[in-house]
Amino acid sequence: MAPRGRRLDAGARREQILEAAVACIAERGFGATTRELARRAGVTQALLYQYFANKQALTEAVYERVYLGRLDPRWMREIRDRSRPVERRLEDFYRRYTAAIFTYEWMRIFMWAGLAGEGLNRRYLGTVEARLLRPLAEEIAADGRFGAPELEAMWALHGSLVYIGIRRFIYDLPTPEDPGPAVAAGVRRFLDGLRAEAQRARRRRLR
Amino acid sequence: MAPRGRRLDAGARREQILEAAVACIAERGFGATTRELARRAGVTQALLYQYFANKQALTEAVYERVYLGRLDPRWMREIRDRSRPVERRLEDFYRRYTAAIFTYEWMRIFMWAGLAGEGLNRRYLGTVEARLLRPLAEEIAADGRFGAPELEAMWALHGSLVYIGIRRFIYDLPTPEDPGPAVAAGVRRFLDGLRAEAQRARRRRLR
DNA sequence: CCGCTTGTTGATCGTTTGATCAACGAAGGG
DNA sequence: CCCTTCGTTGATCAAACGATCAACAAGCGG
Repeated sequence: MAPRGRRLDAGARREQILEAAVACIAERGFGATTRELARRAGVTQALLYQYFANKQALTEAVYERVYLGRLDPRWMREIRDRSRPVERRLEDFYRRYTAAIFTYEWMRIFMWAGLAGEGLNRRYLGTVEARLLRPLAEEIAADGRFGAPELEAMWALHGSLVYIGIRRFIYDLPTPEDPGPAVAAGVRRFLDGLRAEAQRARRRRLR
Repeated sequence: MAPRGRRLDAGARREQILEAAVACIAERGFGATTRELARRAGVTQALLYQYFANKQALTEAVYERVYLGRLDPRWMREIRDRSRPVERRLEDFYRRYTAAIFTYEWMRIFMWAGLAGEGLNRRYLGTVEARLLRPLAEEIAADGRFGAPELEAMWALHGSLVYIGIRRFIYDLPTPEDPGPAVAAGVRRFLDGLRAEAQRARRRRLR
């Protein structure tokens, strides 16, 4: 961006440092040194302390940048929109959700934070369960054809899809270029599985 | 174990240090300091270098300890045993596989290694695909009732189950005490999903 | 052109890190 | 009993770490 040493207004410089920190911490984790962050941002190490009190403050700013407001409230509304078939709603939601989180930065920083034992992951995934998985399970149950899935089943679906991103960004394994079809197939298989189970249960009750 | 400073024969001391390193690196990752490892093992930091050339050598010994020989060759044989129904084989395999890898040490060191960019994960998961997922897909296809699942579908099953361990050991979230029932339910749902898809395809072909 | 504000730097501090080494001391054979 | 062996330690090193600070210089109002 701006050549080294050139003056920049405070807001832009802070932004530049934060963006570099996001990239650097995604790659190396919280063990990344302040000198690495500074080099990546194209500024001196001392300048970091002009914009952030210390390394931990910068780290927390990185958290906020990556996770704040990633859960689009519209998703939760559309999950509840019973004018559309639940299959479509489930598929649409997970297409959008995976599109939102399948980035190098999101996936890796989330995993680094999990291993580091920050509360962030528990809070975030608590919200995922309460605001996404639980409503989805209720909508599936309300349909009638699929029985009432347990939360653990919803986590299985969630995990099967998120794992695509883990393979790609954590383990650096080849995955489908566009995860869309795999997501759609996964959702379909999941609902088919639920329906078969529900039918078995119904037949057992009739006998 | 042995009181500090007490002489121990070389083999036992090396073992003691290695075991402490496994626990310490599982918790803190490769950024764990040599002084931390030594304190955990109850020896001085200098003694580490009597048994390992440097920190990286110790790290690699930890890798070996945790991952070498975890893929039991019997699993691969039993997957191919067509005298038993494929449903049972799939469920049995994943019960044993998850029982083997769902430990604090395995799960976390594997994740640390993935983020650190070691080749270990790619090699290991390459083996998983070639020796486990591909054979499983072939056995499922050979049954006839489930169609021929793509590898991506097998990865979805794999991910849905492994994610239980990730929730537990990486994100420190509550999960079923015994993952067995969840594994069995996941496998059943997966096969039901495959079967429904195969039936749809068959019907399309008849039309 | 001056002088003030403020974004930026180079030098430097104390601490922690991985690694080395001379010296210690428990154990066993003669 | 002494002497050799070898597991173990405390002291220490150079490098790298997070953090601080006086000094510098770009831009702007006057």
